[in-house]
Amino acid sequence: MDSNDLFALPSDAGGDGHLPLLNGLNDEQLAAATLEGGHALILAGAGSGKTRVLTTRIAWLLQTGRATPGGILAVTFTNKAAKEMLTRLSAMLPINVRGMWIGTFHGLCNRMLRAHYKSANLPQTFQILDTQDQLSAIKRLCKQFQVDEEALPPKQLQYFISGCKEEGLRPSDVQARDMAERKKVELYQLYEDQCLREGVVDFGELMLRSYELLRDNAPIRQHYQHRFRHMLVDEFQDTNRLQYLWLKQLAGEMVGGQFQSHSSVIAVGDDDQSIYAFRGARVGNMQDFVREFEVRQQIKLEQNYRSYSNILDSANALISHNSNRLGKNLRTDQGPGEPVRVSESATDMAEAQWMVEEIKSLIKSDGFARSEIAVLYRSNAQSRILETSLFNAGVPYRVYGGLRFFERAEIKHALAYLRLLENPHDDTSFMRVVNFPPRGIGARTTEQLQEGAQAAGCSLYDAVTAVAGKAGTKLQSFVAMIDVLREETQGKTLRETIERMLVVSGLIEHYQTEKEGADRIDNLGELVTAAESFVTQEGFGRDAVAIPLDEQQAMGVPGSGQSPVSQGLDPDAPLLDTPLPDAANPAIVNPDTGETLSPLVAFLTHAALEAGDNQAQGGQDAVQMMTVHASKGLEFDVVFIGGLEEGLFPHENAMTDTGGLEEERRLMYVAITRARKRLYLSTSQTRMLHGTTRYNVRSRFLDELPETALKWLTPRHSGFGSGMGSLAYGGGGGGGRSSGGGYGDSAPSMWGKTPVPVQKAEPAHGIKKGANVFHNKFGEGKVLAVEGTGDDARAQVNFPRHGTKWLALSVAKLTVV
DNA sequence: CCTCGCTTAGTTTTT
DNA sequence: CTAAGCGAGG
Repeated sequence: MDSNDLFALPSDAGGDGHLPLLNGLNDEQLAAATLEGGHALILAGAGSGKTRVLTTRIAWLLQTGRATPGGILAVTFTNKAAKEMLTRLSAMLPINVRGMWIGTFHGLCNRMLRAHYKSANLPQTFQILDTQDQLSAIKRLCKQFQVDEEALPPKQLQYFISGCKEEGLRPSDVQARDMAERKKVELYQLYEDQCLREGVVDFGELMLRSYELLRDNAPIRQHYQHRFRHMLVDEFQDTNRLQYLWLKQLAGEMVGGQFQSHSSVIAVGDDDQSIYAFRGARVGNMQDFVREFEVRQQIKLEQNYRSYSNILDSANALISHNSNRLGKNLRTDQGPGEPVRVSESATDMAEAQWMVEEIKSLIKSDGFARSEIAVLYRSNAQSRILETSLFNAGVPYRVYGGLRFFERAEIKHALAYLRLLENPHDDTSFMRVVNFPPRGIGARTTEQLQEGAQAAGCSLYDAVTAVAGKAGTKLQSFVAMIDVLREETQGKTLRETIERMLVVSGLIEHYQTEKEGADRIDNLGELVTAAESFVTQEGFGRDAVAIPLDEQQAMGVPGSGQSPVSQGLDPDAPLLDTPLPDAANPAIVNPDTGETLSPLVAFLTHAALEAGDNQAQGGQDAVQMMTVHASKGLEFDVVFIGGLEEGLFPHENAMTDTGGLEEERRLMYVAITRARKRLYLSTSQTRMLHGTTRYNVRSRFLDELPETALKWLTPRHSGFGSGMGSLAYGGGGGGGRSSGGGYGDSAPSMWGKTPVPVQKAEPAHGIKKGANVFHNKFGEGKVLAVEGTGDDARAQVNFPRHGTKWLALSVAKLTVV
């Protein structure tokens, strides 16, 4: 379908055809940014300027008076994406973005639930459980109800509960087919009761409760339906069932089997970049959206502004092997660029070493910044060997994907104390710190306490008074400590509260005496800093400080006040819950309700919803290392993709579930399209996995790339293991050696020659079948077989102590005995 | 309460 | 192989 046929470019009804903010957009982008009338699906390929279109559209809506800030809802998956949108938007328009609902699904749900906590049947200060907290809550529950952890691991129950919520299912909605299932549903219900009692919600609950609020409360639903005339959804292919249903509630009503909508939903996504099916994402939402919303406008953004065509051709060719696509082909005006370089190594060690050498030369000879070089891999385990090599070579690197700031143990402890100040019934927090730092409250005491709490149907905190004896005394002093802290921090600033808590709780003292506590104390100091900037700076202010109505109108653009779709914010709306002023703490006002919220609650919410950056060390210019998943949305001048082997990429575990291979291929597609200028693909014949050397067949993905776009740095084999007739993946056969086209020139001289049939090569290494050899690590062994030439040569050796191993002779030092 | 040693698992991950 | 989690023992 050609978008240009479907859409005339804006015929300039409002005289807005020449707005400066629309300058530089291509036809498709312009059409997408200025869509009018109804819902639309935008298929935005990688590097096609998706974020630009989204932000330009918002700016255009505002500037032309088609919408006021309060009438816009834009939802993303990550805080990073939301932030980026806000940043770009403020750069485009001199507007105050506070009134707009721009954020993550969970952030917006939180916002809605805070505004309607009564209607949603939640305490005003409800706290959010992150994944860790949820698991410990479930463990506690399982212990309490004596669930056999062998039969039902808490992790599995957590998975079950989250899965149900993502589908929009309450315990009563789940159809249990067998006993085991019924047990899970029962526990799901008990978990729900527990959360409600404690005044906490998990991530799934945030979404589900917000959805139910809209579904079951007509005035609130209609209020938001009227308000949000313009909705934009980013990364639509990653939405799950519940998120789709949530959007549908906001967008319109079912009237007599017909979906009626007065708003415009613009869904932006790329089915080829759907890589989160494993966690509940439903690409099918795209098709459902088109059908149920009766989408008549579809635009494809296929012009890529990122990569050269050799890279794009590779991506296009690869993804064409998937069926079930909406269909899309990236193109560029940038010319072919350099060929995609492909390298095969004998071992993972050699692969890492090769990458390091290449990286060093990229920096030295080609002048690339280290931060513009990324190494991508399928699984985290692959990073280690590369880290070692980079470290030894003295190349600075940065690994993404570790623990995030708010997930660190010491931070979680500190937050638990803070949560108890706001909500003493938060048993998860209570359990976390009741004996941390150690204060002589052991397992037996807490067990007793839990029994007491269960019997009385109250929180652990309230059950403390019931416990007698010495244990009771210790518990009571803990509770007293919390109470005193709460008392004395009333009316104090957030910073003062946290600093006081750190001392009173004994956390600081504890970490001072601990041998590796210095870092932790630094982190706790950073927590104070984070809180400080949260209160003073944009972080909190942007999200929760009220904007006077007149300011809203002022920051809109000419005409916005009179705009027919002007909804503005309506603090007087009767459906909103009544304000509860908090006199003690500096007022922080919910922009939607005018309610005040204590800075502490707001900060705790922030901590739960935004776990912080998940990168190790920031700062200096470093080579970037991350999983392919983590690379989504990023781009680099140079990209290395390592471990292109069957079983690793595509990953063997992914092959069992239906559609698994296609998702792996999309993952590879994402990886390839991260590269701007140069792309390196690498495969290794052997890899250490779980302590043993594994033999791998080259990834089928390499065979799915167009020969003309590639340059093999090492000879291309017809498929590894073909000499043994066993492991070869069937695709390679005629795939062609690249000997002719002048490729292979940078390979060691040995490889320039016509390939020699495997077994007949004269072994330069002098290792023959039957020989006894010595290996530094494995000792003496007997050679069972030899194959390959040059750096590919390998021998199968039986070591009495370590079993039979395949060793690459270019790497393993074997001496004939 | 802490530490040592054993067992066990070992894709991808945001909120 | 290696990291994490758990149980027993000091």
